[in-house]
Order: sequence, then C-alpha cells, then structure tokens
Amino acid sequence: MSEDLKSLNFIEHIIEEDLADGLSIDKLRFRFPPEPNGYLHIGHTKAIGISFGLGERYKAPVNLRFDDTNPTKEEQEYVDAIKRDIAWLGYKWENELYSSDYFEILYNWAVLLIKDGKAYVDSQSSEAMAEQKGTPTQIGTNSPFRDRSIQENLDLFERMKAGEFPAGTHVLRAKIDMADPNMLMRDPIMYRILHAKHHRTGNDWCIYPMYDWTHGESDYIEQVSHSLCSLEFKPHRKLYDWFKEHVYNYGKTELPLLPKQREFARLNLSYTIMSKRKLLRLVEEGIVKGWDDPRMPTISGLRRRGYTPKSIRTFIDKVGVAKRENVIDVSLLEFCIREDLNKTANRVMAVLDPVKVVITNYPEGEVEWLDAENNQEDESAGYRKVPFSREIFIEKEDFKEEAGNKYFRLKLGGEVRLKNAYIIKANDVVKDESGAIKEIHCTYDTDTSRRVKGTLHWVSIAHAIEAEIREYDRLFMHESPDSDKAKDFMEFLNPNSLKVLTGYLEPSLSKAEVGERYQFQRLGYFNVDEDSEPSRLVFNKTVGLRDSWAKQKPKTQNKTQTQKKTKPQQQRRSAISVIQQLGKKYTNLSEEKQIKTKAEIQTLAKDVSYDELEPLFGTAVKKAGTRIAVMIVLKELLKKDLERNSVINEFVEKALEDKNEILVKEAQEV
RNA sequence: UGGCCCAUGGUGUAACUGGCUAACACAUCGGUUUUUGGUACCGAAGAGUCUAGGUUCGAAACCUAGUGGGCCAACCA
Repeated sequence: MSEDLKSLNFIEHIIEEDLADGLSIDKLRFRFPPEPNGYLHIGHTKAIGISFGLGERYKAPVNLRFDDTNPTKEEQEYVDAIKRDIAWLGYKWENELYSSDYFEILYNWAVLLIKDGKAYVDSQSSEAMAEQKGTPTQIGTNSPFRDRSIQENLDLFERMKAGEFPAGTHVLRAKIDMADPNMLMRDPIMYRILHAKHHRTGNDWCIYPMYDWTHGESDYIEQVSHSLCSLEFKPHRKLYDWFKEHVYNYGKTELPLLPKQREFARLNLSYTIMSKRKLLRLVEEGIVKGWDDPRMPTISGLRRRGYTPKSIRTFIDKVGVAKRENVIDVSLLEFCIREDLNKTANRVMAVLDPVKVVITNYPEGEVEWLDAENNQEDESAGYRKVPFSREIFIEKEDFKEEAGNKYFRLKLGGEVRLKNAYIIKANDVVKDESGAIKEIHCTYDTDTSRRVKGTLHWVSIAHAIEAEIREYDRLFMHESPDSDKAKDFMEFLNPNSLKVLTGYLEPSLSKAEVGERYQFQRLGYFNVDEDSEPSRLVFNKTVGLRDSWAKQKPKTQNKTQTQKKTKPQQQRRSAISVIQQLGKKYTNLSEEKQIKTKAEIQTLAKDVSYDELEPLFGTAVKKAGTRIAVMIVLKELLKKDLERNSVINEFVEKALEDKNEILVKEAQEV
C-alpha cells in the first residue's frame, strides 16, 4: 500500500487536527444514521462514503444506527432495504444499532434535566406554541407553562409516559431561550405523545423523543467522535452542543468523549431529484415501477440498472467533500461505470434495430463458427464461437445508400469489416413498395488482412436469439427539476425515459444469467434484468458507449440549454466592472493580448460615465493594471466631451511618476 | 427585517495553511493507435480565484464592506 498522497478534504483536516491535538486514534468512531422511512439513493451514498470511508481510512468502527424515533413513518421494510444497499456497496458496519435502543436512558436523562430546571412540560396546542416561537426575524415569547414547578413537571412527564394523555395534549420542552436568534434554541420540543406502534419497541412507549434530543445523545452514548451530516443541520449544531453539554454531567464517568458535529454539502445530480418524498411520489403515482426501477437514482435502482458498487464508490470519491452547494454532472457517474465495465464486461454482438444483409457469394445453408475474443482488456476472459452464415442482421444505422467519406460504415459500393468475421462489400439494395430497404446484397472476401476503415457488429439471423431490451433515458428533462419554485418537478418528466425494443443477440447469450453484465459491441453496456426468463431474456441498458460520431450530428436540445446558461452575476455586470476585471490582469498579458484588451476597454468605455470612473482614481498604487485600464477609459472620455479637472490632473501626474512603464506611456498620451 | 453558512475554468474538488507560471478529474476540442467512431496514449483551449477597499515584501487564503446564493418559523429526520 502506498501512502495516500491525495489532498485531504476539510473533514479529514479537522480529524487530523484533533489527532494532532491529542485525540487518540483509537477513539475515532463514526456512524451512519438513516431514518428507515424510504430507500437509500445516490445522495446518501455520499454520506455513507464519507463516514464509512473515514472508518476504513483510520481503521475506526462505524456504526449503522437507525434513527427510528417516528413510528408513524418508519417500517421494517426500509430497515432491510437500507442494510441490503449498504452491504452491497461493500461497507461493513461495526454494530447495527437503533435510536430506539436508547429510549430508556434518554427518558432518564430527560427526568434529570427536569430536576435541574432545564426542561418543562408545555400543555398548549401546537398552533399556540408555533405562534409564541416567533419568526427568524422576530424573537419568541415565553410559554405560560414555562415556569411550572419541578414537581409538577416531573408528575406530568411521568403521566405522559404512562399513557394518561391523548396525543397532542402535552410535550416536554427544553428550557433554553425564546429570544435566541437561532430558532432551534427557542425551547425546542424533546418529547411528544404518540400512541403509535413502533416497529421495534411495539407499544412499550407512547412518548417519543424528537430528532435533536435523540440524535446527539445517541452519538454520545455510542461515543462517536465525529458526527457528520449534511449542511441543513448546521443550525442544529448549537442545540446539539447544548444537549450534549448538559447530559455530559450525568454520564461523564462512563461516557467521557463528547462528539463533534460537522456538516458537509449534500450531493445533487443533474437531471435527477433526491428528495425521498418526491421519489416516493414517483413510485406511488406509477411513473416508475418501484423503488428499484432502473431509472430511479436509488441504490437499488442503480443496482438493477447494472451499476457496480465499485463504480459508485469511485464516483463518490471523485465528487469530493466541501461545504458549497453543488450539482454534479451525470456524465461523471457515467464515466465511472464505463471505466469499470470496460475492464470487466465481456463483449458480445447484438443488433437492436436490424436490417437484413444477404451475402450473395456465400453458400446457402453453410455455417461457420468463428472465434471471437471476449474482452481485449482482459486476457483471462478467453474466446467464444460465433456463427456466421449467408443471412445476417446489421444495424439500420450502419448502412446508407450514399454517404460522404466521413461515414465509415457500409454504403453501396463500399467495404466494411464485420467484427470477428469477413470483409463485405455492398452491391445492391432490395426495397419494398414504400421504398424502405428490405435487404442489402453484399459479397464477402475472406482476405481479412486488408485495412478497412469501418467495422460493424452483426448477428446471424438463423442463430439469433430474441430478447427484450430496455433502454433508459434521464427521467427529467430539466437540469435541476426540483429547483424551480414556480413549477412542480413532475412537469419536467421525460415522457420517453423508457424504450422497449426487441434485440437479436448472438447465441452465446442464451445462457446469460440474471445480473450478468455485457458490452454489446459498439452500443453500450447491458445487464440481465431480474424479469428475465429462460425463454425470454430481458436486458437493461446500463449506459451507452462514448460516441464521438454521434456528436458530429446536430447537437441535442440539452446541450444548447446548458450552454445558454450563464451565471446570473455575470449577466448584469456593468461595463465599468468588466473593465476593472480586464485591467486587473492587463500587466500579465502578452503584448499582443494587451493590444486586444486595450481595444476592448476602449469599446466598453463608451458605456462608462465619469461618475463611475472617478472613484477608481484612488486605486492603490500597486494595482497598476487597474490604473492602466482607468487611464485608457479616461482618455476615451476626454476625447469626447469630458473636461479636465484637478482630480484628473492629479491622477495623471501620479501615473507619470509610476514605475510601471505601460502606465507611464498611457499617461503621457493624455 | 434577524442569525448562520457558502463563493476558485462549463461542472466538481485542490493549492503543503500567507510564497514557484492556481493543480487534478469530468465535460469540450484536436491528434496517434485500434477488427468496437469504444479503450489506451498524446496534445489544446478554458479561471487569475464574486466586487471594492485594506493588512503584507508577498493574498485564492487574513480583515472590512458590498453583491450573489443557500439554510432556519414540522409535536419530521
């Protein structure tokens, strides 16, 4: 193992600092805390990759902890799916834990908090409490129940637990500060009454702890050293720390380590949505066939689509970790899966949009079994036999009656190589009444040593097996479907996200098994779907091959859309600010470029008023470039109707004495 | 109108914590090789680090202000 020379992300920097400050490396401990209320998606993979990745890097334990404090939304089905997905990704958790395991200790701590006067029972409606809470810009007001006696609070809380009250009648709140600018500190709710059956604790409890109270304390109980979560929890940190510091008094002997919460930006993928709620809607409204529909960004969807765990892990590695909002281009994900599959997937031939080719000089009824290499990237992959005969299919797209010489494929009078077989020449076409090509008549040549520009894949008609091919396109046509505030994300659905075809495959595929991945040569990577039956194989297209030929054809809509997009900031930039920027780099430019830039500044100067320019006379002496640009603009203005004044004279004189020659030269021309 | 966070090529991250010509990956464009218009290899273009001021011999990094974006008012997590 070589030393990891990769630069550290900000979380790794924090850990390294903590280590340097004396934290013992064996105290490092992480956790991944999903709520079992939905399936994991590619966005979660980032969180998984960060915490489990850190675990692998530092050989530290990573707990899988289900944050199951809301029995109304959570189900065992999701627990199972989450475990399956994490394991599939190849990560190993130290302990499988549940927040619900800590209900008892959490309750006991809550009682201590009441005894310390740090928590109280509130008995208002949620509406009343919401009103008292204030707004982000307006402080809140105290609850009339805020100063109940400790005895009364203890009594009420115990009776809440005992199930004496209906839901919604009482809550336990932390007593912090209703005037805190951070709304989470305004006496947050710790417990609510919920007469619901929990997937693990059954009917043992009718009060359930809230996220903030549960999550941080679970970290503390598990002695997690670094509790990593996404950015929207940043405001929670203050409360996380408040709870933690109070509870520390009750547990410091057995639980000496205080966890540290840090936040990173979540992953966004272009053309997809990540919200569990919205994904659920796609499932419920039948837009997709289920959580594992290959078009879904869920881990189970990607798995079914043919993605490998390795490709997803390298993807997560490549996207990095930082605190700024980001949208990752799907092309990066596609790059990762192609990179992996290129090395591992065996090549086969399949024709998805067939046209018949008759090789007129090949004997009728004859069949040859030719050798075909399975994977030139992997010598151990070996060879297989493919049958060749008089009648074969090729792709419609691979033949044109006439075409320019940039078209390497088959055309009348032209030659092309058949992959793993012979060179053929197209002599004639047979058309039906409508003019559609029915057959292409070719002759073949057994001398395959000649250089021929194009190579086509093909399949012998008599030997081909039919299979269902499912081709997928992005589910949404908008780059960030859920960012439009005016439109519902459903409006951006791509109506053609699924295309079902019948493909003709070489016979070696008849033994293909569910989950196996292949490269259909020149087309893309495909895997065998679980809907397959021995009599009827079903393939999913995982991803197409890179296609630099397709790019030469007219650009697609999406391309033009993304290119039109410019930063809003830059759109409304004034001439003067553009000039400032040009000036900044002016002194670094080559002479040739300086001339160009100067002309540009002169043009822009037409849109600059003297009032805009004057403040820049005070530009620092060392910023010669900016002053040069200002000088150029000044000269343009003087050429027009501007009159010289003392401020201008002063600026010019100062420039004449400058050590920058360009500036002096420009000033001399005034 | 408050608080907190963020700002580096088209995209995502770096920059040894103030010091070389701002690096890497994806995307883009060109070339070489090739029985996949794939892969591999070589090369190019693209940012002077949101703006302005300041500190400093020296700023992407530090300070101030501005601009732009995000988050925060669920008995959700």
